[in-house]
Amino acid sequence: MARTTSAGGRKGGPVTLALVAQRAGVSTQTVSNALNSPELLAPGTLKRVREALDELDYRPHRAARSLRTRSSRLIGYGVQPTPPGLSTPVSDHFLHALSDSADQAGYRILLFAALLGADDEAERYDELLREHSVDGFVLNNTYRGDKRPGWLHKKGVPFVAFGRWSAKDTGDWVDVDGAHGTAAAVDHLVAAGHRKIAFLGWPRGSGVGDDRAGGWREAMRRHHLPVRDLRVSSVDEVDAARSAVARVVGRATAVVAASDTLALGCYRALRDAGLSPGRDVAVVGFDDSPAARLLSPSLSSVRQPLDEVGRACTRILMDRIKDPAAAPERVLLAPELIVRESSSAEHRP
Amino acid sequence: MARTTSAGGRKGGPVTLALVAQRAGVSTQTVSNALNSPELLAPGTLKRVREALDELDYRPHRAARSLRTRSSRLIGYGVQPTPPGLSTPVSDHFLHALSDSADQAGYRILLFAALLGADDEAERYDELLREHSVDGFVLNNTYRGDKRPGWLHKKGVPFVAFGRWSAKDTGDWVDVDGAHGTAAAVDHLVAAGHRKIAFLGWPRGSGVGDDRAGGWREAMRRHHLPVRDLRVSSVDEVDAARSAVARVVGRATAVVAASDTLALGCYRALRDAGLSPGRDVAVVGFDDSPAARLLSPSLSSVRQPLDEVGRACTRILMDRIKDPAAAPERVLLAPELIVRESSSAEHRP
DNA sequence: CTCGTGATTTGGATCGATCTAAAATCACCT
DNA sequence: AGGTGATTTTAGATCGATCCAAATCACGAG
Repeated sequence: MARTTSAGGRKGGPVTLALVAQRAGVSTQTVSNALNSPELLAPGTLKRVREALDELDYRPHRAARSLRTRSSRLIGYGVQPTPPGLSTPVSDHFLHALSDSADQAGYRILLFAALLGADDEAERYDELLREHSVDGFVLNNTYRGDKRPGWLHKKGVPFVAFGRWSAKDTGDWVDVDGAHGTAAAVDHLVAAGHRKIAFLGWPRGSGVGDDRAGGWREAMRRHHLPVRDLRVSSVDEVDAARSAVARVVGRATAVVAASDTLALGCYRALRDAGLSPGRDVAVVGFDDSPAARLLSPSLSSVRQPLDEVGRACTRILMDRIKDPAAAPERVLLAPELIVRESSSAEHRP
Repeated sequence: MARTTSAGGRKGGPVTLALVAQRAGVSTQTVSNALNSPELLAPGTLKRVREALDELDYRPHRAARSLRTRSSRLIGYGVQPTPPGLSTPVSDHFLHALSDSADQAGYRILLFAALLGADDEAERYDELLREHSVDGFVLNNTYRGDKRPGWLHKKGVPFVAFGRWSAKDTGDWVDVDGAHGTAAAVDHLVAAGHRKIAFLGWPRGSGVGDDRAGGWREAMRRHHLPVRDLRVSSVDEVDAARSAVARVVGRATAVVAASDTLALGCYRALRDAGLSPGRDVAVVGFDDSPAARLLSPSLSSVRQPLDEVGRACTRILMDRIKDPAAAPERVLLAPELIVRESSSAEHRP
């Protein structure tokens, strides 16, 4: 039966194990076993208990269970404040996939406000642990020199990182193969007839940025194409991207950008130079932000499989909670190139 | 001295009230009082207990506290899966502001996967309640006919809605004054010399959409300008927006769009018609999505104060948890028009 | 010097589930 | 019928903090 509306709002206090036990004519322990180790019960008893469970629509009290088992069945996830104007680093998609897969494993996500790189950052994580508020963490936006993975690892706290660019190569992670994405972009552009393909990225030093640049370089070499003077950098600002792109205008017929934001800066720079993005110069972005589809011309972009990333994070974290000492798991997912107008005009040299 | 790294990882088991009590030479109850009702303690005792608390860097066990007080100090927030290609309905900004302000009030955010409008949607909320997993909810994306507010209200569950478009006008909410935003856009365009200002929105029936359309209409009337045949609708798709805009091309010199996505569709339609957005026809969007700043021409847009919305949600929810029977609070926040290139060229008729 | 009064402090029960270990029940064989 | 070992069920303690009510203390009045 288990009707939300009928049994759910039933008067007469909360539905506890004891109540179910009374109704089924057994002890509370037997009810507990019916839930957690049903194989221990005689078939008849199990059936009877399950009926009572169902009729009362019993749900265990999380706090009580948590107190006894010393496990909150909650996973911590720190949300960072997005600096205004930067592309949102983590989308709803990821969070939804994460919550959804966690739910299915009986876990929930606990959000907390984290200041990335702040001095008291470890303090926030530590606090949650000492309160027994979480059983583990999902980290995102790891960066070179990120101290969180090492710190958590040392404490023996289960965690997975979305991103493989932490201080040491320690612990489990899930990441998207950026190099694979930019290489796919190059392959696509070469197939369309392009030979002079520039890369617009961030200054060297960031894991993500260097990874994406590396994919471009590898693919260019593989096609025996020149990379000299075709790599330009800018911080993630339109104006800076504009001046960076100005330097390759005339030297390149296509641009692979490390982000959609940079790609937009590129659009702008091209228009300033009297060129038409998509027609005169092909452009491919990265991240497949919601705007990419809507631009004119619509922007080809490399889409990260955030759903899969979320699910993988959950799966690995569950493994790690079960067996903290097992060998770390690493999952590298391939992104997908979405071809749109900005790169689909046939190029004839 | 409450060092994260020293006392935090201290061996010898968890730091409990009993341990603190032992160290301070008092009973556990006294320590508990020191934390929850310090005015009951003699000054000397308080000082001694506080020292012990500090030296051991004690943190209460959330589950234990929660079990006894019947309050989880957690707030439920359902994340919906974004349909691919639609603008992300809720940004990191909002979630960060929400978590941050909740943290300061001693609460945390519990994320769960919710399918908006699904049959078993109430079930998800109900489950969290019967498990005593949350003390209340923050709802987002309320819509006309949304049954959640009425349902929660009837059950006496504390909640705040971000959005005032629920089934009945019941419960507390925080919202952004969309009409104010579009009216400000009209005022701005009128000041720049425009008289024929079209509105590009969604089909009638959605609270948010009608609100934004209403602001445009009110402002147009206030300026004694015609609204006839200047309101066009499309679902949130670029192609549909394109054909919608085609209908007003030539009749309008400016367009106020109900979202940045629609504004992008408008950009596209204008270019198709051989017109230049920003120069030939001014465009103003809504939401100030990350892309707005980066477009060429950069898009004027109405920015929602999501930080404030998040903080207001927390504040109101705290009030409601303290006193569930008090009169509902409603907060309507004014959005801010961000003027960029798409509407800043002087218009001379 | 005892008693009353209010300010402090404490013991014991409690929240609801799960653990351990022991008791009760059962099946089966001699 | 009685014993044996396995199966099934149960009693009681426990996790850590807070509630309630009772105990202890300080101190001035009678």
